Amino acid sequence: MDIRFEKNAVIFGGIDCFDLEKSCSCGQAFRWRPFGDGQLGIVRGEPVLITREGSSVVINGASPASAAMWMHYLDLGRDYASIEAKVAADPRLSCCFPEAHGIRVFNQEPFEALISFIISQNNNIKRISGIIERLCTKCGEPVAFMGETLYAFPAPERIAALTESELTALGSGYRAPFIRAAAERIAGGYDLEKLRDMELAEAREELLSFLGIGPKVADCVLLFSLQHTDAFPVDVWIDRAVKALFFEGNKFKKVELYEAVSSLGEYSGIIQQYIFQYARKNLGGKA
DNA sequence: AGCCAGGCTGACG
DNA sequence: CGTCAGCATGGC
Repeated sequence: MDIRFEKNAVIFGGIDCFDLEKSCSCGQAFRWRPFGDGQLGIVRGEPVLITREGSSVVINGASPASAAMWMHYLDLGRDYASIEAKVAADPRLSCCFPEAHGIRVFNQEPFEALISFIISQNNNIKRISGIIERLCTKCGEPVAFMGETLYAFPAPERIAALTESELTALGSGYRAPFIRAAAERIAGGYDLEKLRDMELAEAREELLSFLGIGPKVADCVLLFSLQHTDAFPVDVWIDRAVKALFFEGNKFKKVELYEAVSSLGEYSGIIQQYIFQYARKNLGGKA
């Protein structure tokens, strides 16, 4: 991989195994949207239009100073080809391709992931995106970019300053008090970054102490923002897929699921995202 | 028109 | 420890 800078763009060359559109729409992140021939979004207050040109990833609007941040966000330093090769060689999982091919697991900003996945519980991706977008429009910093107005994900204090009824008005429903409480706790000084270097089980316990965060949401936060690539979120889609792929359609217990899945190794969370994609494309309805 | 969604809480055995 | 109703909302 190489990096070069052009006027108003950072360009990463030699990137394979990266389907930009798929990675942005697979349900790991909720704010990217198609724009022109790329994806428009804003991360840590920095608006960009990402496009692919051959084997290059072009971050239009990014400054040289943020190159490292974008490389980390898109997880460009990881060898996905070898991870995919391992999955393709597993007879239980090879069926996840080609649908899952090219998905990279992004490293999102932790507070954004925390709030986003609190909102995600018992909810669908389309509606989750809508709620988050209305939240950002309501109290995020506006930034003009490419003729559009984008809104940064709000700082914790901004969300903590909202009333429950204001949060409910965004469509968040019964999750409003969870969102408020989490934002207050972060604004009050709780440092999510400390979870990055903790053992998975310990970091998980920490997140479970938040009201409205259970095992699934905790694993999402750890996988999608804090680099715990072995965190394995289990939602209804994954439950269906694991039942079909690992248990031959038979009933199983939660502990058996985690046992089976832990054998997938240190990148089981990334593999989880392949399975999730497979499930959403192939296991619609009750299985 | 119901059923469902990147589930969790609190109550009860 | 495991089970389970109830939960706001709107997409399909």
